[in-house]
Formats: sequence, structure tokens, C-alpha cells
Amino acid sequence: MIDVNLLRENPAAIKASQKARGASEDLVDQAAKADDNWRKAQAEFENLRAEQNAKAKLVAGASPEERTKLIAEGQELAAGVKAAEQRAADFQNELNTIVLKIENVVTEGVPVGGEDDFVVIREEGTKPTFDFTPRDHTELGELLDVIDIERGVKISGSRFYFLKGWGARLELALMNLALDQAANANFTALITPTLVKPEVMAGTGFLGEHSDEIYYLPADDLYLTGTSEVALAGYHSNEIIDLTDGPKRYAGWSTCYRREAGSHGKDTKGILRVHQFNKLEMFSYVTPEQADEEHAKLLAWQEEMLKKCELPYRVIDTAAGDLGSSAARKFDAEAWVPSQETYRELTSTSNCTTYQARRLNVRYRKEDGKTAIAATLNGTLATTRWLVAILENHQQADGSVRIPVALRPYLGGAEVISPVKKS
RNA sequence: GGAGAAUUCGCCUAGUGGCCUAUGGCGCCAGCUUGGAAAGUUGGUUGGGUGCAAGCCCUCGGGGGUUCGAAUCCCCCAUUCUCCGCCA
Repeated sequence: MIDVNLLRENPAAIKASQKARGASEDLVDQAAKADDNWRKAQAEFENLRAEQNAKAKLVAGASPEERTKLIAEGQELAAGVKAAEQRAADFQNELNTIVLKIENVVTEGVPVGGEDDFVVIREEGTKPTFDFTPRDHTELGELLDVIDIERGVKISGSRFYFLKGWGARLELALMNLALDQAANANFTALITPTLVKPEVMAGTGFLGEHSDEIYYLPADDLYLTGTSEVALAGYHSNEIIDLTDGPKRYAGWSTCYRREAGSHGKDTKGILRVHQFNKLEMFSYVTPEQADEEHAKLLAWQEEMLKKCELPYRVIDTAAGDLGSSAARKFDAEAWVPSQETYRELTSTSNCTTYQARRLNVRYRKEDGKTAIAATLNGTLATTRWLVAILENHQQADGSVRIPVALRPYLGGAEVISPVKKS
């Protein structure tokens, strides 16, 4: 959630941000009004309560007659105090409801507009040229017997698959490569729960507009997470963390579950868009002053991984309207997918500034001893989808796939995955 | 699944209706002491809201209730521990 102090001091800035996102500016006025109402009602209640407290305190030391009188007065006050408290609580609820709807204030410089209004920051690597017709990853997956979609569908339905043989090993190798890199950069590895309570899902903001993307288990009132970000953001909720030694960084590995409810007909072939995949996610808790710098670092680590996988990619600065509600700025790295002759998102990194941490009540202690809301950032370091780019970009005429050098140590030194007779 | 116990300011802990505006210890921070340290000693040490400020309000796991007044009494919930059952 946004900072109510900003709402009081500079509502125009929030309005401008809402406008850039194509979100409601009217919410800001509504929130300001609700805030005003709440503060008045709260002051009224507190004054009455102070009076009540003062009277109650006198009772103990009073003479019998005075005592009767004071108790009578107290009885009279009690109902009024209760009513005032209720009024204040109602206004506060109203304020909260509105404020939670306001999205994070976008960073200055973020492109205005929607999904297609991103700005390409740079392109890296060389797109492969083939003297044969490149196969798509589905075909390669069958040829090499590394992705078994048919049987995945048989077992679990559409958008499910088996990773098999070198495919399974390749994914584990990718995750291990990423985890080693993260560990070197001072990330603590975490294998996170993938079933979480409603309040955690709500607290991380995933129950809002994306709620139909999420699997829910009614018998247990638990949600399956679509990213370990949920658990990683909730990890330090309601805590005062120590940031004196620098950022707290976590590399969370988990299986991710997504209903893909709104994407019927999109990417139906292969494993580009699936209900279940694995992901290694970077997550940083930093001071608000460090957030921009950390964001640049997360992006640099993502690019490092892409380079290790020898993938051509571009980095885009996502437009305001395409940001998640928690993000103030988001960079995506998209890898070249030869069969589609287009770039597809492999990583995404968001700077959530204090927006997410405020809602989850994650604080740190400043040098003056006071507490302040921390900033959070997240970024992908590896996912199952990377296999698509790796298989397609490194394919050879005979259908074999060259394994990127950095991955070989994790695959027993293997250099190539060759076609096999399908079993 | 059943029964019982517990949850207090970083940690431990006192506290069964009103000077609890929460006790004491450990730890931590600052001062004194010291050549320096230890020991000793004095003070500080939960957070939040609101207000220019003084202050006021909230906070004893969470939420309700009883009462003029609740850490304390009642109800619901969460978590932890112990025992029983069940499963491995």
C-alpha cells in the first residue's frame, strides 16, 4: 500500500502515477477525504477515552459518595466512547479499503502507456542463423525425448508435461547454476512453502485482480502460489529486520502453479505457458535509499545468467500500465525464440519500493534508532521456460542441441544432447 | 481427530479487577570509575497513531464481551508444547 503521508503531502504525485498507469485518479480524492474523516473521528474518540480514563482512575481513591457519583458519570460516558470508537473504526476501514486499491507510485522515467509501450533498453548477444529450418522446442523435445507433453496431458490435462531424461537433468542443472551464482552474490537459499494462507496471499497483493489466476484448495483454505515471491515477501512480515550489514537477499526455489485462466488459446504449444513449472527467484530486502541500486544489480545478475546460457536477449523497461500494482518499475529480459522469430520474457525484475513491505509490515531500524518501512525487490533467475530458449537457440541441423559451457559441469560434462529413439 | 497446558517490552521472568503509567534478571547502548579492560555503579532500552507542541490515544498472541475501570474475569480464534488415537 502507498504511504498515507504522501497522500496528505503530495496527492498530485499519486494522481500523476495513477494516470500514467491508466488507473483511477478519483481514488486519490476519495482516499484523502476518508483520511480526513478518519482523523477527525479518531481525535474525537481519543478525547472521550481520555476523559473516561481520567474518571475511572479517580474511583479508587474517592470517598463513598464521590465514588457513586463518579461511577454514574463513567457509566454515562461508556456508551458514548464506544460509539465514537466504532465511528472511528468504520472510517478507518473505509480509508483502508480505498488506499489498498491505489497502486504503487511509478518511478520517474517509466514509459507511459500499456503492454506495447515498453522501451527497449538494449539488445545483447547474437541471434543464431541456421542453414536449415529450425525446429521449435516441442519438436526438439520429442526428438531428444526430453519433453513429453502427450503423457503430461494424459495425466493432468492441457498445459502439463513431463521433463524427461536430459530434459529433467537440464532443468536441475539450470537451477543449480543459478543457485550457485546467487549464493556467490550473498543470497541465502530458501526452498519455500507453495501452499499459503489467505492472509499471506492477500498481503502480497496477489488476491486482487489476479485472483482467478490462482489455484485454491477450499478444503484447507490454502492457496497454491504462482511464485515463491509470495513466501519470500511474507518471510519477514511483521518483523523489524537488521539491514545494517546491507541488503537481505534470498534465492527462493519453488514449483509455481498458475491457472492461466485468461490465456485460452495463447501459447498452447509446448511448455512456454504451463500450469506448473519451477523457478528460482531472487528477493531483496533493502532500505528505500538502496532500492534503485539493488534493482540494477538484480537486472545485472539476470543478464549474467542469460549470458552463461549463451542466449541472445533484449532488456525492456515496462510501461506504467503493464506494471503490477506493487511495482514502481519493472525490467524484463526477453530471450530470442528462433521458431517464433520473436523475443519472449525469461526474466522480470520489479522494484516494489516500500509498497509491498508496508502492507506486510516489514521494517528496519535506521541509524537514529527509529524504525522505517523497508523496500523489497524481486527478480527471476531461472525458470523452466528457459529450456525453450536453450533448446531452440542451440539446436543443430541433425536435431541435436549443444549444451552451453556453463551448464556442462552440472551435467556430468556432457556437451550435446542428441536425438534418441523415442520410448 | 481427542484431552490438557502455555503465549507478558530482544531473551528469561513477576504479576488473579484500580498507584500496573507492567516487576526483576540477562543482553544491548550511554555515562561514571580505570593506564586500558573486567568488576562495580548510574541512566536508557516494545512498538504504533495523532498533534506545531505539551500532550493524548492504542499496544501484555489475535478478535470480541463483561465492568465506571481488564495483563488479570468470560467467549471465539491462532500458534507452541505434552499425552492419547490414527498414519508412515
